[in-house]
Amino acid sequence: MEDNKITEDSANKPKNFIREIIDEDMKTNKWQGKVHTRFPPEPNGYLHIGHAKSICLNYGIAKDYKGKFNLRFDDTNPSKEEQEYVDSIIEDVKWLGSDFENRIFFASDYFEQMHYWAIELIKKGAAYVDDASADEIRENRGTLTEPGKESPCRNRSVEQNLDLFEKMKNGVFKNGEKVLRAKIDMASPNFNLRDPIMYRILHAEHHRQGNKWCIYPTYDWAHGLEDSLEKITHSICTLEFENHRPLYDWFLDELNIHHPQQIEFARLNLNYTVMSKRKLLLLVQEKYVDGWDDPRMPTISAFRRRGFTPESIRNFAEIVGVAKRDAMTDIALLEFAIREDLNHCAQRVMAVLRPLKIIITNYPDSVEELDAVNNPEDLSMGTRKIPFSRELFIEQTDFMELPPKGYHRLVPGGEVRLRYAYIIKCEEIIKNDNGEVIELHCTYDPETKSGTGSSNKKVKGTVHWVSASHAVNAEVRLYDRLFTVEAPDSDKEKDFLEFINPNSLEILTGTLIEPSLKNAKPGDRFQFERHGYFCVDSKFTKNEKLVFNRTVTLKDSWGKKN
RNA sequence: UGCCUCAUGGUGUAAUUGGCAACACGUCUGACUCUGGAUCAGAAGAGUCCAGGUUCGAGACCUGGUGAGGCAGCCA
Repeated sequence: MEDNKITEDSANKPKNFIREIIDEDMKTNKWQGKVHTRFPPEPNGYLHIGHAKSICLNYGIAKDYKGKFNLRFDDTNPSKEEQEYVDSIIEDVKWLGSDFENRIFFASDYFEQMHYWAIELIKKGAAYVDDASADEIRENRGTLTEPGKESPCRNRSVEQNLDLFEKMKNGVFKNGEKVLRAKIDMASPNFNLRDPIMYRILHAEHHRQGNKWCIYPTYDWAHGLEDSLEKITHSICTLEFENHRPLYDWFLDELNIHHPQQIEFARLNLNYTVMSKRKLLLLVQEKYVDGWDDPRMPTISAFRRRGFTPESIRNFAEIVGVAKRDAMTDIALLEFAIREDLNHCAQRVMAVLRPLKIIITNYPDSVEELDAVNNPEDLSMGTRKIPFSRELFIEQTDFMELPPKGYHRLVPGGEVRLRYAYIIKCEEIIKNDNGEVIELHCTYDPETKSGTGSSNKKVKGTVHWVSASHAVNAEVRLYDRLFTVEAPDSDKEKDFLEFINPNSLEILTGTLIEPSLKNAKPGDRFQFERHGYFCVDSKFTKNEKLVFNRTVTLKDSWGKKN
């Protein structure tokens, strides 16, 4: 391996305290120039944006330091884990572009080795089988200020421990009857060192091991071993494991095996949503949302379905940075990341969400094909033709009979430009019996055709439209934040479910889109001009019915003021 | 109450051996514009939780407070 102290890639990335530690390790040659990270999810739910931050962090470091990145499932608890979650996690990590090559591992594949090591600790007199019940163990663990009490089983002979542990493994005992504990220090100020449990009896079927085992390693016992086995150099995890580090260190030192360096960082919190898997699962189970990938969820699969790009998520992960203090990140940062990306790559298109019919009274009964630019940010994306005719639809909100000051769209007697077409003038308003405007009669000025430069006429506003006889009907789903408050799960009295936003989903069925979108495919992303970015939904779209999800709105400096 | 960790504009992060607070988002102006978008130009906004100390000099170091988060699962 080359003598690459700090690679160019790593030097060009924004610094954070973890990269600084690694830079230092490279200088001191602590790991012989190697960097090996991993992402170790438990397959008990779908991945969310917080996991995405961790994935990007770990993969980004491995990539920049020319190291390796593993995906490893921490599947040590058969009662909560499922294959469906394994599959979704693999899909999400791949989608994010984090390349684990062929290194996809399972903690459960290490059970044999862990069991062997447990026996080694027993033989050293560093672990013992305890007969105490869960309640007894809890009672004897002590409190914040008092030390715990040692179990009567603590000083069993090695032979007896070996025998009992063997029986545990062979299914002689029922769930909870015995546990294997590390023999450390019942008086430690760190609870994790008060003889933590290494194995519990669980007569349960494991999603990959079947019924091979009836004892399962606890996370605390297993996790460090998994990292050690995979020769991980930097075990990056979240803050809540800080207190566990001395325990992992203890196991690794007792076993005298490869000892990764654990580094803890603050998990991502986003306002107006929740990030705990337990709460997300509840939202799914209780049908507050349509599933883990409901576009209102903060899961990776939901962002994907909603139209986010992997690039935007990666960019977001970089923007928010890495530190040790708890933080609440503003959702505006995420919205910025996706707008920035889509602005450059999404094709522009015209769609009328809430149609208002207009008739161009002086336009002939014919159809004209007009040129429209696909993306003004990227002219190489070309142009397309859009049909223009005598009967059109514009947005209801683009006409006001009694406009407020500063409104510069269509008003009675006023003029506005139809994008890529002509300037029209509102001549007559047609209302129904309820006094609602249902149709507008307008005239157009043939001299003002877009692109001809034949008119010097200026208007304040430009409005999008579709041709009535050519437009395609579509369903559009508008999403708002799932919760009405910034931190729904931090209220002392109220449950987070009480803060659910009743208007987080609005379904529009009468939307009319320009005909060029007729053959759009699930996953295709567009900018509906003047509205925002939309993506063809992959779940509800059928052959005869297009359904769009609004990914994010355009910034709106007018709407904000009014 | 014990242990661990953290504390910088509204939000998220910077400030390499102590040298006079930077960047991004957001907000607000203005310019431009056939998207009230994008782009461009600019502005406001913190004196770094508090109090001492070391130093010519502290956001960085020391001491003591205060505040926040985590830990008493056979969850991870």
